Amino acid sequence: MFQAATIKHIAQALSVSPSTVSRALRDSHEVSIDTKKLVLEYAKKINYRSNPNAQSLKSRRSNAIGVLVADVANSFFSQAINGIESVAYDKGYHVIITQSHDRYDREVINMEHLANRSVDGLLISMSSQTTDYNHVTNLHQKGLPMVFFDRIIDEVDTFKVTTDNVQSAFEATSLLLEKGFRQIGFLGNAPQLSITIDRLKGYGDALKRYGLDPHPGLVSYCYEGGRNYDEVKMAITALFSSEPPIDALLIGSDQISTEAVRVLTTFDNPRKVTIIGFSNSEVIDLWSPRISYIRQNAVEMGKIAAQKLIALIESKYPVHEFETTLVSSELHFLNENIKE
Amino acid sequence: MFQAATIKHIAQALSVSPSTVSRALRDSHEVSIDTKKLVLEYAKKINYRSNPNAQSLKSRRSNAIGVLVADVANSFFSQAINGIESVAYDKGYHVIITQSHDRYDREVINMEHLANRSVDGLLISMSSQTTDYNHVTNLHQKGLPMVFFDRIIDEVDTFKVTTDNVQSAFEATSLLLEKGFRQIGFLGNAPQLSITIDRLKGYGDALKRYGLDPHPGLVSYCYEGGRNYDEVKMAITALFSSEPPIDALLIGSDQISTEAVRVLTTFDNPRKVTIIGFSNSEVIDLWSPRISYIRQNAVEMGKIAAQKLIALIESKYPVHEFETTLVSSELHFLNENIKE
DNA sequence: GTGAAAGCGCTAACAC
DNA sequence: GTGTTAGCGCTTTCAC
Repeated sequence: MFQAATIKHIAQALSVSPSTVSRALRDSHEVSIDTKKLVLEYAKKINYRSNPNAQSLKSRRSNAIGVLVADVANSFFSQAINGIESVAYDKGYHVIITQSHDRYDREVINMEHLANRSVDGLLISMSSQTTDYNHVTNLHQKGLPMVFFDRIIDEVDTFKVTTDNVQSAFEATSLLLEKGFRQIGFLGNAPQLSITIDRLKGYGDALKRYGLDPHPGLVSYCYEGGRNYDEVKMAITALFSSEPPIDALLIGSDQISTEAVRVLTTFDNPRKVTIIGFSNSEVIDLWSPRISYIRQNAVEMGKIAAQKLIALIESKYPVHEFETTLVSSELHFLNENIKE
Repeated sequence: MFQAATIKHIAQALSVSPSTVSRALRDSHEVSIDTKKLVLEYAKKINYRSNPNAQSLKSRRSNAIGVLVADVANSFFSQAINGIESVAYDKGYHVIITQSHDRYDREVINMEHLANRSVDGLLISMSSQTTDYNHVTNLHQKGLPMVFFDRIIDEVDTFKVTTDNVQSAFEATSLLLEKGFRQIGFLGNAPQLSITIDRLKGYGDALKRYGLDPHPGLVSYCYEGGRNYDEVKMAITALFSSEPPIDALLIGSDQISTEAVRVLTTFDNPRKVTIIGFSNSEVIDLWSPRISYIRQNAVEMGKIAAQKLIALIESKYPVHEFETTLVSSELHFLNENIKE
């Protein structure tokens, strides 16, 4: 089946050596123009494609990068993947996507799977259920290039790309305060995630700036990333039992924003709450009730992360200087309240 | 960087030959229990992982399957990918995802890229802008296993998996007729796509069964797959200019359903139209206006397609008997009209 | 400017 | 039961 043309075939047909063909194909300067032309033409004619496995074996590189995300069905991630793909594609890399579904065990297995020299580097966004980072640090110590995006961790010293989460949450909370809201709740993803920590910090900073004390009863988490309705419902129920009742809510994740709106539309105890949620939904403009939202520049994050990773992979010398790139987000505020 | 352990290292450390190690690792019966145990233990200790590139080069297989879809951000496809992944994963295959963004040129390039022995087989859903199938038939003739799903084509004889589109559209249209609607429009994806042809057929069949003639003025297409608002707006405008005006609309694609609702919410000329759209949106329950919808079993389609492909790849003998699997869909009808 | 030969890591005849 | 050898397709010294 599928007998692909090889360098040997070309060499034989043209009565030259395989090495000459190889050189011609790679446009080496030490091969005559004529031979080069001959080889290139024939290669094109028989539709020759070099065997990437052989190349990888030789070069010890695969020209593929692995991506670890929670879920491709999540708008934020699918947009980030678009960004990653566009860059990778231009630079001649394949993209291998794996999903953790926010589970620690899947994350570990996928990472092992990818790492085992079938990829040249990894683009990682941590699962919300991961609290132990040995699988990551081990691979990093072994020299596998990796770049973190969105859900980054401190445990590994490398390039990181994320939204300016502190600032974004600060601005959103400040806006709510400006509009007169005072009992502002925070509903976050798993508490150890960078996005939760940073967004909570921005939220707290804004409150403090208004002389308010971030009240623990106003903060709630979704440990499973808001993947199921019940988890989000419980978290929201907890928030709604605050006294005095919350009048506004900042939601710190895409998935949770969606699920929260779903919960609120069917809530038993009707209450008026203004929501700002992080969300990259492509159809958030069609939602009812509509909510205000913070939209991250997912495509740009994906692009930057891929660029950093490829730079790392192709760097001739070990890189020791790393920076964390903060990508700005957009706050879309709707001047209406939500009533459920 | 990243010096992985090889069979040679193990052989040296244990003073046996590489072939013995290889055999032990593959649990060959022609190696003694003791040696096997020794090798396996040491391999585990040094965290040995076989080099897939070397294996691929040798076996001429990559243990990877390529997926070609229009867009991972499309709910239908991301769900199908979940199905594909779960099966592939269980059977030890990597999944390499590429997106055509519904463009012919991207489809051709991606396919070439993947085909070039870096994957063992292809799962394909055609781009809406593709009308020439040479790139596909060429690869198929060369023996590359492929399975089509969702947007299938007649030009290649292989396994295909798709929703029972004729039946789904027939049922949806019949329901509209039953409810008393008579001026039912059809808004489809590109006209050459299998999903458009089949859904249009189901639509027409239902009309005929009610003694109605499918009127050409009631049918409109989105040649670019509904990827931009203007395209959908134009198609809808065309439909709305029918005389007498349409009172219901069947929409034949996920993307177009979304964009159509967006168009209708901002339409100048208010008109009452009941919509049933194919849609796998995870948040369609949050939309306003809400529409009735047909939800395909995308996960199941992905699973079946992956199973068929892997069976094809691993088949010892050439397969000549192919079937097209039809997966059923769910019709969710809302008893309310849409007014924009 | 071109060719011969070795080797990337692994597997599979073919010895013994 | 184990070792030797050759080779998958490609690149890259090292000769000439």
